[in-house]
Amino acid sequence: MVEKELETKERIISTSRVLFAEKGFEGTTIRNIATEAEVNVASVNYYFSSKEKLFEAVLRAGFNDCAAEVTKIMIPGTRLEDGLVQMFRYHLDHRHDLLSMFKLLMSTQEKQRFMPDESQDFGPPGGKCVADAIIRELGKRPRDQDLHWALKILFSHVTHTAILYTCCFKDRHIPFTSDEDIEQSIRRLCRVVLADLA
Amino acid sequence: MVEKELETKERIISTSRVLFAEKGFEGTTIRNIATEAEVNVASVNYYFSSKEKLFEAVLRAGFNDCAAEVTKIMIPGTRLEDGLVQMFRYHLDHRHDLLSMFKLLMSTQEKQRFMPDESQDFGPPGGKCVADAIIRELGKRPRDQDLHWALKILFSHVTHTAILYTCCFKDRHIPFTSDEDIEQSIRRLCRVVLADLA
DNA sequence: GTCTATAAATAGATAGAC
DNA sequence: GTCTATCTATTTATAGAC
Repeated sequence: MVEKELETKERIISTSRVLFAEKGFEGTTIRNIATEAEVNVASVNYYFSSKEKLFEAVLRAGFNDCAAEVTKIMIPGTRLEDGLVQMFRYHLDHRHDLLSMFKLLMSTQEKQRFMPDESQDFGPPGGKCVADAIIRELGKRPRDQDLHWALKILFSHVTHTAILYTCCFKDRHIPFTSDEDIEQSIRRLCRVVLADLA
Repeated sequence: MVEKELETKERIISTSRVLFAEKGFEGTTIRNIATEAEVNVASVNYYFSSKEKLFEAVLRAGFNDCAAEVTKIMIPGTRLEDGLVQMFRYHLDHRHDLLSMFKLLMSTQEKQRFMPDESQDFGPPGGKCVADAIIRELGKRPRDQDLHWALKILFSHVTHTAILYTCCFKDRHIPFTSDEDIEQSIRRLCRVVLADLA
């Protein structure tokens, strides 16, 4: 049954996106996944051959989804600060993908296993689109070093803050860390950076 | 023998700081640590009772060392941008502590285990000292919301970039990601943020 | 304090019935 | 495709000799 197959496979993937993000690769067991997804233990290996292949599929899904979304967001006509806020919101809505990817980046061991050779050279998902948005908003192309500086500043703040919000700020009462506060922070940073480049 | 005891215990701690950072809590085994530290497997449980207690000791050591260092860096007389660059360098020199702490923050499971209740409310190590440095450099106390904005921007960039440098940029040849480039980025961001607050 | 040996639990993966 | 049962390996933790 093709329908049943898709259902089971999809349930395994979507459950794994959450569990790998929360407990890491080593901290998640196939039995965890199977129980949570309400599928049989053996079906995980049946569909994905191994735990490692499953993790690969999870990472690929998260990265591709994010790159597609950023591309969609950063179309001509979008103001840079609006686009960055949308990126931030996307990360909140897909926090598990962000966390899995970041845990992978931070793991020497697993990074070598899952991102061998030159595939590590890709930048942040949608980096090119954000660069184009900066150029459009400035009305000119800044020097390379200025453009890269702006990208580093903006991406690092959006990404880092999305992680902290997800892991630490959410559901607590720390001053100036509500999602509205953070969105205002991003907008202000965006304006300050653009002004410095102009 | 007290001397031997210290030696063994210290070797276990310093090896664990590296291994937990690289492979995570679940990914690191007591046997790994014992082999790498060249001590007997049983001595880890002898000195620390359990793997969890050892992890606690490792995290505490990393956080305390960092908070002490930032306090030492951000004394009156230090220019803010110099202090932030020193913080960045400290993170590079102690990348394992930064990675362990961040992995813990990103792990729902382990965070609940190791940071129960209100102990989660502490800010970044040395946050207060950096705030004081901003106020000194401005020559006035800005509005609370402006001060918190500046802190968020500066800490997120220094921290996030230290992680990325450690995990992705180091030993590769990506434009504008050398440690000198990053230090210039931090200085520029610092000037831009201070100018916006003035 | 340090070691070997081992207990007790749990992991990933697979064989084979249905 | 789905299930149970099981193999093999590895884990943390501890008991007991030295």
